[in-house]
Amino acid sequence: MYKIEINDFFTSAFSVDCVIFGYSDGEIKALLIQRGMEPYTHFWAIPGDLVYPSEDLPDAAQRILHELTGLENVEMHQSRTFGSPNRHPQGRVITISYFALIRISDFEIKASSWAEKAMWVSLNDIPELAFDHNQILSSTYELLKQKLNNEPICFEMLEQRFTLNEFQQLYEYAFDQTLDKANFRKKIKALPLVPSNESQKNVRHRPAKLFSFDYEKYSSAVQEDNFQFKL
Amino acid sequence: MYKIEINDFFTSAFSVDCVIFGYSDGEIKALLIQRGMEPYTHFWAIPGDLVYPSEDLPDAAQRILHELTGLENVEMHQSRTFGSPNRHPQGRVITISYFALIRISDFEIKASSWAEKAMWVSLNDIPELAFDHNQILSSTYELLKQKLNNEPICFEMLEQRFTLNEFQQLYEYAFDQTLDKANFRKKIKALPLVPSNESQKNVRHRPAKLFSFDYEKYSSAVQEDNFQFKL
DNA sequence: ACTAATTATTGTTTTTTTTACAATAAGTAA
DNA sequence: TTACTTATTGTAAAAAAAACAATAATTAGT
Repeated sequence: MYKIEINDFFTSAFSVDCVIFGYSDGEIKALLIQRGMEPYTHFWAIPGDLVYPSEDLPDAAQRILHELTGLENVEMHQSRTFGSPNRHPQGRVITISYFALIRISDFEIKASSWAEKAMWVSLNDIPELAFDHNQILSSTYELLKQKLNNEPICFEMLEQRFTLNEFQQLYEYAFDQTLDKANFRKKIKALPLVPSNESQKNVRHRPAKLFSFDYEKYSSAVQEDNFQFKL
Repeated sequence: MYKIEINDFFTSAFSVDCVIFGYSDGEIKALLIQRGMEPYTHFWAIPGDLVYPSEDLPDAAQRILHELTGLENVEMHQSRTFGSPNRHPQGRVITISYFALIRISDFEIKASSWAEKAMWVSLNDIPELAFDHNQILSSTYELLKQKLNNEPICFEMLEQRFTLNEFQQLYEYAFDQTLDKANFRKKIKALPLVPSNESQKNVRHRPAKLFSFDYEKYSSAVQEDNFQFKL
């Protein structure tokens, strides 16, 4: 039998894939790029690329997302790792997926490097993607939904100021159920939402008040009062 | 500037680390090995090793756990991935941690390959471990605790037959709180626990009845009635 | 300025779940 | 048979969630 040497192990590469979620027009969307490079040329894909041999993973995620889509300063969190031996045609490449939620309107996306296009795509309209990216995307979306119930991350994808209805509709979309408006408002009474002076514009009915989420109040409530977000 | 070539990327390795939890004497324990190999010789560590270039990750986890500790047929689930550039002194090695819960009494552990010893260590007595294994262990324990609340995995570490008190004590240990006995029993009324004819032995008081968890009933309840485990 | 339309916002009652606490039953060992 | 200890069941109070209803506020159009 062939004895495997230590150097035989150091023949792999790894990549990060950045699953970026946003919310607009009542739908959750993911940021995708069109590949302008072998393999899977012209396929749509999650923005991702190989990690430099001496680069830390979170740094790589930031760099790669920026190179491909122009997004800067997006803090991402680790999702899952995908490592089937044949997932990449050019060799053994393990990919670590990262994810983040952003406000679509706060960023300008701009395809660059080897990305031909970059585009927000509704989760209802995801085409066949390169590699195992369909699996990565759906698995990360499951993680997102789980976190929506336990962490106040929805405010990262809502507009900075939002109506309570918009807040509610995001949850109704994600969990595919309608919620009682009155009870929803009672539930969120515990959250540090601060009302602004402004209201909705350009609606032909009583405009709703705009709220924003107070992150500072939230984190001190977590620390001091052992508060736990739960929806 | 030096231009990086595709082959420069294929110079990394990756490993899996198998965090195995068990429960005995009222304490959650982890299975550790003592390393008989460079680097970190004689340090205690989570069982883990490099993955073969064409090996799938779950297979690697099974193989490596078996080689080092003798454990066979332990189904593991993915935890997190750790990839700091300097976490391994011999090169860039990313590690994917897997975890499983097992019944300590069902398995015989036996150190082999380059493991000098293998031993169950209470989570209260974890020494300084090799590499970043302390971080891996505590991060995986957090994941375990989260899952304890939402999935019936505790029965994988309890004896096949257990008293309701043992069941309760496991949760009291994990979440460091005392629970009301009467209320705990009401809560678990929804679970498919089947009473056996036998009772505790060798106790100087009324012995408790032994129960076991019916996995089949559980999974059909999940599918048919949309049942959800929650504690 | 008035009206119709629409939605925001608040309130009340009912039901369910959780919590706290108490009482009883059952088995062991002496 | 008795003392002891724990298992098991029950009940009442408190809190949370769900269902439903009513009122208030604002805009657009006449």
